[in-house]
Amino acid sequence: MLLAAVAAASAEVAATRSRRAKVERIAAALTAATPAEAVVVAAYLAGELTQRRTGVGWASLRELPPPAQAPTLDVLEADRAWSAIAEVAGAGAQGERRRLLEALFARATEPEQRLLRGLALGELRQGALDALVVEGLARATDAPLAEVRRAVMLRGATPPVAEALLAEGSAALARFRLEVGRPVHPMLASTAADVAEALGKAGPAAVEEKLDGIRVQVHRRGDDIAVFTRTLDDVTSRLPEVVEAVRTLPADELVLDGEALALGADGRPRPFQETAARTGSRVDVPTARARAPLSAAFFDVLHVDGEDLLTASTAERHDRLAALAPEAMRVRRVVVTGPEDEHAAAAFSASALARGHEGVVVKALDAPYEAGRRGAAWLKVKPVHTLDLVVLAAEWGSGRRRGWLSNLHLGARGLDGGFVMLGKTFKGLTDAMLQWQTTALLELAVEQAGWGVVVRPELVVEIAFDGVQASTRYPAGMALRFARVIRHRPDKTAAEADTVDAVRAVFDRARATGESSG
DNA sequence: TTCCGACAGTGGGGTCGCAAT
DNA sequence: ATTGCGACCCCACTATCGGAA
Repeated sequence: MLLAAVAAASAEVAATRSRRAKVERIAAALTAATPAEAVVVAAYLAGELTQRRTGVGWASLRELPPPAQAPTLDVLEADRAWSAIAEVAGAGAQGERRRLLEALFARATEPEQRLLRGLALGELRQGALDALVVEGLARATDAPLAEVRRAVMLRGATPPVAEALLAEGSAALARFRLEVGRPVHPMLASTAADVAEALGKAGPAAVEEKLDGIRVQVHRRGDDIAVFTRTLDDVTSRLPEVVEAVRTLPADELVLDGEALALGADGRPRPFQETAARTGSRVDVPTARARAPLSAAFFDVLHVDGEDLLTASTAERHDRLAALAPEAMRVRRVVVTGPEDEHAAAAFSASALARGHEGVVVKALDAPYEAGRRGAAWLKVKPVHTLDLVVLAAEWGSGRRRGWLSNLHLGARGLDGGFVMLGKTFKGLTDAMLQWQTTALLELAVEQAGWGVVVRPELVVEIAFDGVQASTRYPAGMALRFARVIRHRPDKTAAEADTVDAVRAVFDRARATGESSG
């Protein structure tokens, strides 16, 4: 199969807004592939290379050779070329990688170059990712969608399922089971404004502490223990404390889901940045460990000694977890079965915050573990801060935001009458707001640049954020975490905006109470 | 007919390790 | 030593399609 066929399919997927039409086109491409080719085609139409990392990003793709006139690249050939690029390492690697990259792109036609570039950057922007490939795969092979989804969830990836389905048909699906040692995509939570709203959606539920660390999925088979992140990266060697903790548990085969985070000597959580630094440190783990020891707190169990628990209810899975792991290794929780318990849930949430944690996650007691899906069964609730800040500059948007000023540079009022930048945001803006602010900011522009405009600091925006974190990038030494626009405030003047001191107060309060971010 | 769940897109700050300067 | 780059941790929110109610 030629890469050109995949490039054409991708272009047609991008050309329609109808999801059903996208799925049909993906199905057609998969049908035309051999099982071996389907591995690559399924990845590419989901916008991913088969290689986890290639060392190729924006900078490497700025200048490329002119496209080939006629398509000659085979799909499997292109995949092998990326493998060769990914494997380059050591001194002189950049030059060698460059040479291989140029050789690949020189053989690609214009549509093929566009595909390869989008794949390398993870920005194919065709309006379809893995979820639609899974639908297309079910369509192409006449397999029940729910069963294909189940196989993908248990395998932790779509391409191997595509290969098996094309080679053997639906009968292959039964082979895909949870395997201890191979990670599944973790179940994700959506957001609720407050505990009452979350309980209203979830029904009878467990309310769990939300820890501000990194998600860990731990697999144990005897003495063999592996730790995976949310994106299924293997971080076993970086988190020895987690391995040691799980080794103490009384089960031979185990799959656990939880959170790892750095705690201070007082048992309170350290800022997220310290946990992230620990998880990122690979070279000298013992030193990093001595500086910021990690703890693991688990909230779910997916497998125990030969028994899969994915379809068991949240209530049952927790019972199994509680029988295995001591309280100190589990996240705190309360169970709420009716409206009369709402007060207890709110009190629990307040105590979680007082202990320095991020908030709570409300989990429906009757829900199974839906790997890889962001369903309504888990709802996170976090407190939100708001401030009135001033727009200092704005960047031109890309994609569907092309032509609109999108990303706002935010400043707080300084002591000297100037403004101090605290971060940027593009979030929370409706199309109408984008349109309005583009006009408004162009009128305030004092400098036009390729990236956007610098403006007179006059437009006030109400900004929501989760907390204030230490920053080396911004002049006040602080940056907003997860800032988003609530609304424009043209009714306010910049002199009425919040001050840097107000922001610092949030920052200092968080550090004093040990709160993770705010 | 209306509602809402699932998806994709649009980017944010911080951190590490590596290769080049 | 410093810098630029790539990869990954954390992530919020809106628009849209199409099935559910």
